[in-house]
Amino acid sequence: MSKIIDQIKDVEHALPKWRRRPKCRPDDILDGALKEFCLCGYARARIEDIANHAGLSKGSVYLYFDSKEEMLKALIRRSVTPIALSLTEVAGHMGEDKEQTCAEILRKMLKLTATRFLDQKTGSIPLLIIGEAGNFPELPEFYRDEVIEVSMKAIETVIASGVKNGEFRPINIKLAIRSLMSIVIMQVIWNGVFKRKGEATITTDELINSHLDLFLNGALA
Amino acid sequence: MSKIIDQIKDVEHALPKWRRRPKCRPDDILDGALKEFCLCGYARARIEDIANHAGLSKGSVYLYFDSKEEMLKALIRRSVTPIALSLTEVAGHMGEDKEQTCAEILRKMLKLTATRFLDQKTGSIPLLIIGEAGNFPELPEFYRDEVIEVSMKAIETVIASGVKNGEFRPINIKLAIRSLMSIVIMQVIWNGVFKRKGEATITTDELINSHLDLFLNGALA
DNA sequence: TATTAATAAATGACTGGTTATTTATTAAAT
DNA sequence: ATTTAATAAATAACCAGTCATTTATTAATA
Repeated sequence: MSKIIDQIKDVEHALPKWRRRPKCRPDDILDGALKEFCLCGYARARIEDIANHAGLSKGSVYLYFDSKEEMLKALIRRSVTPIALSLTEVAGHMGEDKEQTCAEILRKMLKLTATRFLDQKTGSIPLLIIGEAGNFPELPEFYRDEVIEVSMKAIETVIASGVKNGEFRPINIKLAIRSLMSIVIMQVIWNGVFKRKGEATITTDELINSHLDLFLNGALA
Repeated sequence: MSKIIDQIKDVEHALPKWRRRPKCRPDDILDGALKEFCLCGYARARIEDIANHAGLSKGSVYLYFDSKEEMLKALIRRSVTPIALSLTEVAGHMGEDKEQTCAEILRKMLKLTATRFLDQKTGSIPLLIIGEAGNFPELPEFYRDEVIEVSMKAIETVIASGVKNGEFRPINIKLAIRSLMSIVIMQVIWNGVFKRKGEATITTDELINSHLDLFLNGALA
């Protein structure tokens, strides 16, 4: 008996009860939060489980975030910044290569957006927002300002210039943007909600190329 | 003082504490549930509030539904039935009018679907499913079988016959369906999540006509 | 028709479990 | 020795689901 106790004491002595991890915390916690939020939804996700993902106890989470709600907001904010950045970057590069058709720029933008959202991590953010829109109306509000409006503006510029230079016929630009972008949303929802596991995934390239082909050339013979 | 008490007693005597409403209950309760689920999400919605919407007390709800989860499932089931019915009906009528182009049949189907989902009540069902997919994987499963697969099959038939008779060029039908239907999902999410109140709503006709115009004729000049 | 018994509908106080957040305390690091 | 990071345990609120009780309605009986 005393042998066993000694062993336990040894182990206790060997492994410190916890270690200090000063740099990383908030980001690790958000990773855990994303996992749990996606798995059970915001309301059912337990702080303790989130904490465990990051190798912490429940209480420690509160050293980094004031509340569960703040965690959700921080999570959204973190995912938004790189998207907004990369889109404005593409918009900035537009017009550099005079040879490039507007159609090709659109393809580039669509693929960029699709790639971002159809990778599992970013793609679950819109789903989260959709699910929590009722409880936290600031989330869609914020997302719309920071992501949707920005991307729509960027695409609008491209389509408008295509219409002006005669590459596109005179279409309703606002509506065309919707028709163009809708495929990304559809696919995010398909992959995240309806796709059965094991079922073959349509590749982003296939999807976007087909959609753009239809968008540009139409289905009529 | 006694006057007031008398008045209260009168009122108490005049109005029975509750009334019997034998026929309607389950459906009224589901209406309340839909309202509350949309407002706060499934997890936060309180049975008591749902009951109050239907003019009942919490306990009475359990005379009609075994649990909160059963309510959610019943709600989804109720919304699914009429959709499946109307779609199979349209599919059944197909080919009656030989003069009708496939494009026009597609327009009719898209408008039917869009109208159903863009009326507030039905439109919130997919949003609910998206939000609760993590907790209740049976919901998307069920919805996919009963609504999505059925509608896709119906549309597939039309497009395929259009390709066969030369009205459409040889396109990838599975992908074309996605491109075609995506606009409805996009709009459901836009209206239910991102649209600011007071903001002008795009009419279903505008949306579908524009989308079909692009789908059929393309954007190129 | 009036009275009374039986049944159906509805209630609301209560229980038990769950979990976000707070606090007192302990251990690591410097 | 002091500061910082972390913990574990306590607190407090919340809410689904139960159940003993009450009230309305209906039917049977006199």
